[in-house]
Amino acid sequence: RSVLKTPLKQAATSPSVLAEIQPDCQPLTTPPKPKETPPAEPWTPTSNLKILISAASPEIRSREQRRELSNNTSEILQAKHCLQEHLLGDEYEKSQPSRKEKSLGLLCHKFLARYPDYPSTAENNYICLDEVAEELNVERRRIYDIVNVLESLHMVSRLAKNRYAWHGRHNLSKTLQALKKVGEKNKYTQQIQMIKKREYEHEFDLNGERNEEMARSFGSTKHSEMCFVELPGMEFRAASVNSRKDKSLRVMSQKFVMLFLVSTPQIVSLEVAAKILIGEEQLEDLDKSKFKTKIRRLYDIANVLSSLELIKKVHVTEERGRKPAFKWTGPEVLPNTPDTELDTTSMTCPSPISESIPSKEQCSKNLFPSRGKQNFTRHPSLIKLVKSIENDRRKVQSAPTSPIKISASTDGNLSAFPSKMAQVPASTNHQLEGQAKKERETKIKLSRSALECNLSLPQAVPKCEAPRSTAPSQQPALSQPLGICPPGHSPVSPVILPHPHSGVSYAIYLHASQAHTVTTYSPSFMVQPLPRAKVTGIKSMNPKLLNKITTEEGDNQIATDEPTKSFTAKDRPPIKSETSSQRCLKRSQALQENNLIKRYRSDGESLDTSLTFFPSGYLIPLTQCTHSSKAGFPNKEKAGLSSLQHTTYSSPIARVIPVTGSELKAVNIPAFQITPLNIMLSPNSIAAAPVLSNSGLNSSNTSSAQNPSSSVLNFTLQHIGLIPTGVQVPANPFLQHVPVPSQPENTNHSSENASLQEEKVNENILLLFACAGLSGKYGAVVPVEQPSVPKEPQEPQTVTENFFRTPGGPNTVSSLPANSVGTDRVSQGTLYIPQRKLEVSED
DNA sequence: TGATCCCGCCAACGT
DNA sequence: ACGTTGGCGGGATCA
Repeated sequence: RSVLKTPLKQAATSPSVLAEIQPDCQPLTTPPKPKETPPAEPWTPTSNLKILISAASPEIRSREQRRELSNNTSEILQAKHCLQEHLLGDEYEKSQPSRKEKSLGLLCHKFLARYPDYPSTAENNYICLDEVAEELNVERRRIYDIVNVLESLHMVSRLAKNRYAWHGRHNLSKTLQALKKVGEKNKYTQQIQMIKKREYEHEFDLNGERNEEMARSFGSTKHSEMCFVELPGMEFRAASVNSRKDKSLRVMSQKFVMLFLVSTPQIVSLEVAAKILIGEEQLEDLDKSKFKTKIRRLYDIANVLSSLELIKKVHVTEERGRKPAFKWTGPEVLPNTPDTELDTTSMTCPSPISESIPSKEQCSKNLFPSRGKQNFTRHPSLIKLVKSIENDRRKVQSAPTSPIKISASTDGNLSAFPSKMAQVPASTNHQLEGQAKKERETKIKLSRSALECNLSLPQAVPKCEAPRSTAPSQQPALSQPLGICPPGHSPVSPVILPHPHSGVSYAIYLHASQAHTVTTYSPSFMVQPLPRAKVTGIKSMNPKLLNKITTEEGDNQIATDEPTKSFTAKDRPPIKSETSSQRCLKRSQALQENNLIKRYRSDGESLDTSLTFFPSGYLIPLTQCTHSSKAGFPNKEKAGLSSLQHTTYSSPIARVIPVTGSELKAVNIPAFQITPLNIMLSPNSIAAAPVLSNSGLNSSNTSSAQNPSSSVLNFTLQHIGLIPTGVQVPANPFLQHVPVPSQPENTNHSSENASLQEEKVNENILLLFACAGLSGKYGAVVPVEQPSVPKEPQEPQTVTENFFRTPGGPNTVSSLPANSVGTDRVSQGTLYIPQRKLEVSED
């Protein structure tokens, strides 16, 4: 069966790491086992294992050095091993290899040690399962587990039976971006909230009535059973495997990763993950065994991901006690960088609504052959096609061939879809990919926005048919039925809230709510919890419940030992008192001018999470961040700021939180606040949070010099694909004039004059909002006229009139949910989750 | 105990 | 029919 002996240097790369290191154990009489690990080393201290594992930092080991380093790691391992052996003598045989030695995690490490993180495109990186299994001395079954999740990350791809191609981390960033997109599309964030809420309510033994309600809402989220997410250039390599149940470890793994990518504290508990992966609906169907199984699987996946150092195990402690969870430690995934021409729009199984799109899609393909890398999913309608193609390919592949031939044939099957890469041998794929990418970039920029809205061709599609849409519908780029419009790239949108009394403005993150109700959310940002009393925005939260929450929370707070977190109930202002916070809250309700902006994340990774506090609904005293504007921006900006205190900063840069990494844990903000001044920051908090302020508009100018505010906006819009990268937009797209694109040639629009450009841009912006509102996927954060600095608190019930309305109902900016917000972003206006304290501890 | 998760049966699949 | 994949969950280990 192993007829297909790979002609590559399998032999060269295969030799078990440990075997190579044998010499290092010279002193020991360990019989040089042909196979790596002598089956009996009781060296099992968990700590050691962990140290070893951590020692093998993927960062460190790369390319050439990688091997050596891994050897070192193994060396240590081996040394340990040898030592143990010495201690135990030859009688080691009696001691079965500790369970840990057989752990998937360790196995995975061994596996990974065999291949470079970034294999050169030149070398053949084939994996023969048989050989690997043999060399690692494990059953093949185990290898499958590893390979499957690696496959989900596109670190490997299947070539033929028993054979995989190793890609290393070359595709990782792309994959993650893609996964993040899909995750957002799937509204995982909301689902997580949903689950947490349900969990919460369950805890309080709320009658089924509520559950029903919840069930409905959750059901509406339509947990889209998306399929395997593929990457351009790798479409069908996994197809054969995909034909099987797509609930496979592969898909599960991707979903799992998605959860991390869309969660703000990038921490996901197994429980929540399992529930989401199991699929919603199962309200009462809390099939115990099913759940258990899912958990088991998640552990498997987690082990591999941990080995890849994409996640690490932590524990979150909340009311219910310690719960196993994992924290994302992988690379920060930026929304979607312009240089990543990834079309993730089709990564999910098309929903019935998109049935009519095929033609468009096809059209798009024809017009942009270079972009042929369409991502296909295993939607039933495609299965057949995929299979037939797969079959064809297999016919070719099944025969022994040279590496090049194999890869060529592999890619060849892609020919079904016009693509440059499809015609090229895999060996040059990577390089080509880069070129192709660039080439595509320009072409695709044109359709960028279209892509955002789901694989439609910009100019090809008629027009936006958003019902009741107040937005211009002539924008071709977004002319797709908004219903199909994917959710926002950033579920959270910062908004500035002027604070009348303190003169401080607050940045609030508005999260797109499915219910079209804006709620506040602080993505682990520097914030201040609002007094519980002011929960005007919480409509469905029953008072009784609230009290409970408050109490419980208070208790929990006390339990925290971190000073900055000592935000006990006592500290909170009387519920009835009109604190500044409260006013602020009110003001927020009256929030009149918001700027939808994309949140820029610059996560301070690798933070100590021994203790973490995850805030929920908070206000962010922006002025506090002033000093943090180390990035430095036009002085005039600063001047403008100082003149308008409440207006905060017009520069997003000004809002860069001066804390990073570990510092983020807690920031104390003195003045302004009546409520506790301790600010909690989650480890993953954003280091920089661009926020557009109204005042910024005032102080902004139309000069060509781009002010920070506009830069953020531009960044956002460009990011979202609503405007070409060359186009610049003033801070206030609605009030200002759009400067001439700095790089007209970059734009695909042929518009030559600024005015036209402006029009387009504005259209885009409007559409952005329209899309947001109509699709209900973006927060209902909409630009509204704001006279000036309100000096008086607004009526709490004041609801900002939305610029746009959703078909399903009015988009309303609800009052701040105060502390009712849960540990994560809020999805539905009625689905507030009580703030919880999450204590994350590592192991 | 509860958290982990190894192990390997055995069914779906591919050839 | 036979080999490859890989879903699954019993039950052993670990903490």
